[in-house]
Amino acid sequence: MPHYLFVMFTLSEENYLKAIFHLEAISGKGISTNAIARKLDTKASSVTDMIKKLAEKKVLVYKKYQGVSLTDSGRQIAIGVIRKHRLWEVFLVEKLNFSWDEVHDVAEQLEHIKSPKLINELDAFLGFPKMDPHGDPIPDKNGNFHKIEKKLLSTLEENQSGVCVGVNDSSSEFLKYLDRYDISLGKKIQVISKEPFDGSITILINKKEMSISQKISNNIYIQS
Amino acid sequence: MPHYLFVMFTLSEENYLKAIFHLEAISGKGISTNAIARKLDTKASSVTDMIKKLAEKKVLVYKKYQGVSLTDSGRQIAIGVIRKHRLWEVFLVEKLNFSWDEVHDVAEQLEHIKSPKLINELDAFLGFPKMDPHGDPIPDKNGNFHKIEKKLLSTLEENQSGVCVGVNDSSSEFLKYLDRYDISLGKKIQVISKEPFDGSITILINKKEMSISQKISNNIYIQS
DNA sequence: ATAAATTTTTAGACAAGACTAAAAATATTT
DNA sequence: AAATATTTTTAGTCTTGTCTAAAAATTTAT
Repeated sequence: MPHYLFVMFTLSEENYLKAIFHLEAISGKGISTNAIARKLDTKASSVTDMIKKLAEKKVLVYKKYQGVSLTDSGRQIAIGVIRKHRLWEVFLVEKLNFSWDEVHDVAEQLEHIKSPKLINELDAFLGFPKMDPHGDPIPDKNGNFHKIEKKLLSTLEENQSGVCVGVNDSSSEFLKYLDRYDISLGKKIQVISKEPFDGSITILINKKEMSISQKISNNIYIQS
Repeated sequence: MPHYLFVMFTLSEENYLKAIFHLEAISGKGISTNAIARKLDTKASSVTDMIKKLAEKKVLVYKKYQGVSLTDSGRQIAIGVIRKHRLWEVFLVEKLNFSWDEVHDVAEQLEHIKSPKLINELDAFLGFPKMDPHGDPIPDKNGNFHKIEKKLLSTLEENQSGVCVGVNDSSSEFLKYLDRYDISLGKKIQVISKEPFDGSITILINKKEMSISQKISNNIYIQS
């Protein structure tokens, strides 16, 4: 087996790799020092130090003043951390009665536990889930993401329906709103009518009709 | 609520408190610097540094050259870590197909996850187990240990029987021996005959008879 | 195209937690 | 009760990951 598989990464290093992975997913290549600092709530100078170290470990490519991009092995490590994070979130919600807005902090800790057996057994125990409680895809053991065709609830036409598979905004406030109205993953939602004036829509969920604003429907993902 | 409940402890500090707790359980009060260093596989000078810090945080009492002993709050923290360690071990063995000798390293990591809700929900999910896979008692939410009357298998007379509730020796070799002969927690064991010459005994387990040496029977705990 | 603003890097410092080597205190022998 | 051995502490160093302040590079504006 190639040697690099045995290089260990610290908690901090893993967090940097994960942050850079997420930033690349949004803004393409060449992630800036400042963007990483903002994401990790740290200082740009600390980021410079860390990316130099990570570049030496060959998990990212770095040229002074040019930002960074992950190498394949860096990406695999980031995906591994994300896999752990999301599997633990499923565990917390499905087995330990956590609500959507309570899982994140604990999953941030659990994602750094090092044991391949642990995570693969957990995966099996949970029935190989394809997405986490926020609807984000869970990469499989080999780091492959299962593509989900999801669209925003706001894009549905009248009388169309689908299943809630995720959220766009993961803020605590929004998740609490969803809890309050019992909108959760897997719930069937049908659009009854759309109001052109303010973009609000009336939906059928939990056998009851309710009206939601465009801001809400723009933050809920639906799979038809 | 009193302020000291919110003092946070690092991974290292927690490991020191746990080690000292275990040492106090064996050798009473006044745990020596060297004993701690041996237990944690570190140097005596490092221990001195750390116990000074812990004494400042009021979790142990330290006088130069006199060793240390835990305060009540230090003991509570140690018990909390032990509770987490043992509950995770139960989870790993019962839900994730870990064997006795595989759990320790992973539980050493999991025991430092900080979330009261996590551990109390895990406790409930596992059905409030009273002991871990090695037969050691799991303290409850308030830090109280449930006393178990356990005796060594070697102390049973002919025709007496009991349930396996733990082991004395937790070495990997011994646990593998137990796995090989399918001797595990909760198994009923009946003593068929005892051999005075070498102390070996014949037992009935898993509906089969087998002979085990005194060394083995001295390392298995039984509850009648 | 030069000035101003922003971003990034460097230099130096600090806290946590560990280490080595040597000094100080305590224990054990003789 | 000295002498010797052991344990414990101190002093100083190192690494990791962070920080501040200032210098260097790049980008934006005039």
